[in-house]
Amino acid sequence: MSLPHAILTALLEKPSSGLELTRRFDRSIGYFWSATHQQIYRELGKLEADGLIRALPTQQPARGQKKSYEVLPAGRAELARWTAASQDPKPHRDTLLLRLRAAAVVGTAGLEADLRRHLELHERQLAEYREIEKRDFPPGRDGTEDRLRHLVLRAGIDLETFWTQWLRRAVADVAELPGPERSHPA
Amino acid sequence: MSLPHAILTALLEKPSSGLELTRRFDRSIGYFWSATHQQIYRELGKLEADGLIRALPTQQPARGQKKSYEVLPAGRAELARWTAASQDPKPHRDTLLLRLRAAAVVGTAGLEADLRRHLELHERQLAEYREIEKRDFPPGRDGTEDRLRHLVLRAGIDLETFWTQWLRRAVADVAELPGPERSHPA
DNA sequence: ACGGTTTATGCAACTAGTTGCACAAGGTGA
DNA sequence: TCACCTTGTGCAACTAGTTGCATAAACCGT
Repeated sequence: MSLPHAILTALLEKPSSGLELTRRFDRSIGYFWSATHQQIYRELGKLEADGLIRALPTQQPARGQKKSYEVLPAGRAELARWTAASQDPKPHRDTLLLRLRAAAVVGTAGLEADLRRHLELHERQLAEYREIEKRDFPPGRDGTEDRLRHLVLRAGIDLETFWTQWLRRAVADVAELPGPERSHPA
Repeated sequence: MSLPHAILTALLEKPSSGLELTRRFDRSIGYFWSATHQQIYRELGKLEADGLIRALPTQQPARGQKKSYEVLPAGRAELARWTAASQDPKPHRDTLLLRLRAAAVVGTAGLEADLRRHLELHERQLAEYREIEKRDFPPGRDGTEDRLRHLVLRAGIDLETFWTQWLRRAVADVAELPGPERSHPA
C-alpha cells in the first residue's frame, strides 16, 4: 500500500502530470519503488477522488492534454502520518536465489550465462548510482534533505555492490562445479 | 511465476504434505520466497492437475487427513527448464527507503523508532543465518549441493549484514538532524 | 492538407499474493 | 462423553501489480 505515498512524495518534490511522474519514477524513485504509467494514472485518479491531491487549473482537461497535479494539505498530512507509522518489513522474494537452490537439486546446466548477465546488469546499475552520487552529492553540501536523500542513494550503492560481489563469487563457484552439462537426474 | 518452482524444489528435497511444506517455507525457502499455507495448497492443486506432482497413495484422502505429494518426471523437467532459462530481475520495492525519501520532504518525526526496530529485526535475522551456517555448513564438507546451498545462505548473510550496517548509519544520521520534532511544514 | 510518429491519458482483463474464514478429524481434560 | 484445542486442508473475496490495447491531440515532413 505504498504507491500512493510514493506519488505524494514525488508530487511534493514537484507538481507534475502523469507522464512526468512516470519518467521520474523511471529515473529515481523507481529505483526502489517502480511503477508503470497505468498504475500511476489509476492512483492519481484515486488520490484526487480522496481529496489528497488536485489537478492544477487548466484550460481544457481533455484527452491528450497535459494535466498536472499538486498535493493538498490533507495529502501532506497523510504522507507524514504514513512516514512516521511503524511498518513491518515485507518478505523479500528473490528469483535468482530460488533458482540457485533449485539448481542444487536439478543441476546447474544453463545457469552460468544468466548469472553473468545479472552481474552485468548490477554492474551497470552500480555505475549509474555512482554517477548520480558524483553529480548530485558533491562533498560539502549537506542540508537535511540532502542528507536523507544521500542516505537512500547509499543504500542503493551498497546493495548493488553486494550483488556484484556475490554474483562474481556465484559465477566462479558454478563454473568450477563437476563436469560440463551436469544435470543430476533422479 | 516462481511459487510453483519453489514448491517443486522443496518437494524434490523431500516429499511432503501441505502443512509440512508451509513449515519448511517458514524456516528455509521462505527466507527468499515466502508463501502462506493458502497459496501452497492452491498451488499444490494446480501442480497436481498439471501432472507435475502426484499425491502419494494413502488410505482415505478426506479432509483433515494428511496428504503428501511427490514430484513426477514432468515436474523435474519443468523445474530444470525454468532454472536454466534466462530471466530478468524483478524491480525491488522497498518501503523503508521510500519512507526515508518521504521524510526528506515531510520531516523525520517518528521515524527513528521504527528504524531502530528494523535494525533489531535484521540483527536477529543475521544471527539466525549465522546459526544455520554453523550448524549446516561446518568447514570441510563441500559437495555440489552443499556448495550451492551455502552460496544462497551467504547471500542472506551478506544482505543482512548490509542492512544492519546501513540502518545503524541511518539511525545515527536521523538522530542528529536539526531539532527534535522537526516536521518541515509547507 | 494529409499521413506518420511522438506525447499523453486512460480502460479492461489478467496474474500473483493476502486476508479472513470454514470445515473436518483426532487428542485431552473435566 | 462432551466441550475444547490443535492439526490439517481448503474456499472466497480482496488488494496490488502487470499486460495489452484504445484514444486523442500535437508536431513534422512532404
